[in-house]
Amino acid sequence: MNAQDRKIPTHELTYARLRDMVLFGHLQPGQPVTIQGLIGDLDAGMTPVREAIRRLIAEGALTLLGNRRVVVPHLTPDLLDQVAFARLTIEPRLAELAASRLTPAVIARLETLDQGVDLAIRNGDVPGYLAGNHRFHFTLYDVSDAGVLLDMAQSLWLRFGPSLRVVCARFGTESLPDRHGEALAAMKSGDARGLSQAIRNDIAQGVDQVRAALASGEI
Amino acid sequence: MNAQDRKIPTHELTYARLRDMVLFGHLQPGQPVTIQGLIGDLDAGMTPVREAIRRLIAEGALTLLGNRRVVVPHLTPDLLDQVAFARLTIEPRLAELAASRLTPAVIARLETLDQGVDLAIRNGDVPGYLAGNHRFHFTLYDVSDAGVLLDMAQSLWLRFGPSLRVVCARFGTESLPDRHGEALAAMKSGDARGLSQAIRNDIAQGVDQVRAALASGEI
DNA sequence: CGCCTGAGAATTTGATCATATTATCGCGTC
DNA sequence: GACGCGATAATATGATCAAATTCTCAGGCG
Repeated sequence: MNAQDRKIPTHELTYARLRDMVLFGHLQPGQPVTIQGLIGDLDAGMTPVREAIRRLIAEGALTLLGNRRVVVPHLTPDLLDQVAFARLTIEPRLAELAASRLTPAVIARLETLDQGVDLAIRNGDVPGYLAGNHRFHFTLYDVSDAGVLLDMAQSLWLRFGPSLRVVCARFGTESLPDRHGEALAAMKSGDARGLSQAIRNDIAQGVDQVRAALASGEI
Repeated sequence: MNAQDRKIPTHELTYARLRDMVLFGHLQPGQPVTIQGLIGDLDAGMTPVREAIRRLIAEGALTLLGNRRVVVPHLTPDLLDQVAFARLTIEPRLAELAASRLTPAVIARLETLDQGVDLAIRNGDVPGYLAGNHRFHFTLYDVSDAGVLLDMAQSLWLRFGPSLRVVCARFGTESLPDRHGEALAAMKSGDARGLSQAIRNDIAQGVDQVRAALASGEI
């Protein structure tokens, strides 16, 4: 336990925890994020918490209001369009770059992850779905070894996460996209273009889900 | 003077100054960035400097080495490809979105800025060119009112900036792209598609410039 | 008579700094 | 060439100051 605590600095740990809270919907859009509150919740000092918050602001996960107050941002239709456009160009590209580097071991791992996602959907396990879906996508993207695009994708997911959570909580998991099957099939046949297209479809479906919810004023 | 100092917090000022140092090449790729050095150079306390550095790391402008040392990252051909791909999708889109919102006043302002860029090129004024070129692009992009894409573009320029500076210093400004004329013409005729294409050409030319320098091992 | 409004105090929260602690690097020695 | 020692720089804490919000209470209006 000490071995890990020594290597990973506190601000890194704090960042990771706070990021996951945003990403997996433990914080709702509009909810204020205070330094002092986080000091208590995350059991960290002031400096690590401040740095974690600043970092997440830079990544778009949090918004700094003019009054130097920090909140989880609401996703408006306008912002969603921008996120959708960016995700639909960046992530298929990541998948395409990953395609030529995929090993059978990674594909097997992705298949296992996808089974976990399916299970979560059937069980109505929203946190499990969100975490599993994220891991599926980023396990794939990681293979691309494209740090710049990876950072951009992470940032986009951070903007997308809280609202997706709200949609899930509202409509359940049964209506959620799972186009991962197509993606896995393309991986096995070494079809980079097909994989890219499958990822594109998956994203488009998720975006449409959120867009519909937004349009109907559900969030 | 106090009126401004009151409104803008120190960490914000420090961030802006450090960002400009990266963006306009006052820091060279590979150069280490230390907190203590910046405390002296920027005349700020430790906390604001720390936050500025963390923020720029999150934006990709600086890289945190494993040894908790911070440097201005080198642009490798591989990274350049990623930056180029992202810039070539994000920025033309920003231009396209801006097109329908352009007012004659903004176009006039952009024309003035472009003349400044031309002048800087003729005079071999590298810092002037870099600053002017940046202002031209982001004055246009700002009109789009697309915060998400704007943030992404800023981040991409931060990754691109230091290397562009090195190329300029090496080859002078005479070989620099100035496709702004095409862009301005498209703006005046209200041709969103044409504007988007002009921006795309401008970016492609700049990227090719850096790519060539990279390939010949000049940086 | 009750309610709304606004000024001011109190509390909460953020910003900055000074300081202690800890890890890393460079140098000298074995 | 490896190991330990000193210097240096980063991490993390707590204290202090400043700003903003909220709460309260008094006064005026309906």
